[in-house]
Amino acid sequence: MSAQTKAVSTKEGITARTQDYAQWYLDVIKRADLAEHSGVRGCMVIKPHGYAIWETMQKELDRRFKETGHVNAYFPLFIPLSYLSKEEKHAAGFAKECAVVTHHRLKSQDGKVIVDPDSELEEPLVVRPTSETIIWAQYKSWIESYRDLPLLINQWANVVRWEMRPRLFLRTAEFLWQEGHTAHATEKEALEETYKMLEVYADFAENVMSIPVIRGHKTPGERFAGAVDTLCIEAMMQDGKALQMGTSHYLGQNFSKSADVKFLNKEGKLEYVYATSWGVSTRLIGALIMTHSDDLGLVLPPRLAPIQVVIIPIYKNDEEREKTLAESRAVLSELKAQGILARLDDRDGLMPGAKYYEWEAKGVPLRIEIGPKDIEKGSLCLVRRFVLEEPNEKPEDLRRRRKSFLPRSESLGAVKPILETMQKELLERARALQKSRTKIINTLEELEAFLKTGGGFALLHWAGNAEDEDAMSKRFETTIRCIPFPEELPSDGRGEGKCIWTGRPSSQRVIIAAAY
RNA sequence: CGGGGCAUAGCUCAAUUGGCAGAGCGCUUGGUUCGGGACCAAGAGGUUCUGAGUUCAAAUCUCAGUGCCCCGACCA
Repeated sequence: MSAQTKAVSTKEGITARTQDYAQWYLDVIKRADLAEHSGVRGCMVIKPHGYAIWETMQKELDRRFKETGHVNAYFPLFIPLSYLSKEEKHAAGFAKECAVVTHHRLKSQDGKVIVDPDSELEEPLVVRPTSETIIWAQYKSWIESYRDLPLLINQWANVVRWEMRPRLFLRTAEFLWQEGHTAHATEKEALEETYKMLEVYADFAENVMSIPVIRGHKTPGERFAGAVDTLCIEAMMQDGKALQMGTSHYLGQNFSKSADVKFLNKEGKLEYVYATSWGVSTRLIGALIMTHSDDLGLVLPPRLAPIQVVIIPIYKNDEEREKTLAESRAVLSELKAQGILARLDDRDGLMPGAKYYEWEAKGVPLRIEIGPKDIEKGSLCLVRRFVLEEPNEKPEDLRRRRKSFLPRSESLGAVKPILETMQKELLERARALQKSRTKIINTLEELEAFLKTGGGFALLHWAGNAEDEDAMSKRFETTIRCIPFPEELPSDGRGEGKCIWTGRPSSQRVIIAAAY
């Protein structure tokens, strides 16, 4: 958790430090072999290990979407420019970050390939920054009657947003995500859907990713372009900064009106449908890294780990090699039979220590070492990727505590409970950090002092407008992350108060924090 | 789009300030090793970002271009 400082790869692991969390973050990605810049401006290559994590996320999320009645579909990558202009606020919100296709042909000229000027499109196509407009154009022909509703569709796709400053996973020009787009007969039902999907995300974040989140509303200024209300989940990274992990929007009738999607209700009257949209992206991988990783590299919650257990055989000669490999294979198949994602690292010519470091950097939760001594004693050596730190514990004691020797028969049955414990402990650890850096703040002086000490989530009363929000953001280099649901606030943070900025009476606290 | 920095081997960086293109790590091969990043030997790997200029001589100086990183504005 010493992650507020930069870490540089050294022979001893990530130990050399400067004051640079961002550099530490990039270093974890590199050491865990997750992703890299592609050379195409702002784009990212997700490497196999990183993609395997994304696939597990997809699987878990998809299951939850299906359980809540949704189905998957796929819509076009290209959006005709005219579709975007139908919903003005929406178009304005994305105007500054759209990639646009204007030609459809190349040609050779002077040994170079150029865009054929004669191939200009009649109407430019926008590479989708999000799919509301093109999906609603389609929904127009799918929805006629209340019997067609609700329409509950999700899409797994890539989108493009031409951001000025890209960062691996957190903000890349192209990113992978899912976007749900639902249509409902009533406002009540659409609102219920908006809240339900936020809860799906929150449940996924906490129980699969082991990341505690705050559920809340965005302020009008931070709202999704075209939405009536934007709900979000916010998490705190190890440096105290906030990261938005997912959003769920109540769109009202904005998009159905601009796409002219009406339905005949039970009373035989034409009505515009009510809509929602919600999404999470590969940014979640960034959140995962910044929440759990340590100076050894990535730490993965077991439920997200593509490899949950890695087996390392230890041997001195051919005879020992054969013996330990045979035992390793036996353990491997027994673990697999339990449904555990296990892998045997039987690469020859690498010192065991080198393998330990490699798999630790990649975040594998549990390692089983199998050497001649273990076989002789009929035991196995289990080493956890992390244990909860005790106050003032020395690094060597921490390392010792990660390791346990168990009789072979017991140890195989112990793997699942250990993984489950680690899953919970990660959440616990992250929750403790979040709690320790969340503070109720009542005056600007207090806020200033709080931010100087490294910051975190400041809970303060707010009744300002968009201009106030802007001025406040500039002064403190923070933003209003969300207006938390009342139950997300500590009991002494609820109730009436006075706006910290305007002095007006306020019935709600907001979270102020620096953010990614 | 503004301000700053950088560009040399796959990676991190040297190169006496204008004088033969180098090291560590990684990679390949062979041997010895293997309970927390092994060692020895041999080897592969370069249009020094691109183009022009100055010079007997340019990785080094000048000009132009391009790309990347950091700081702002923008942001899932």
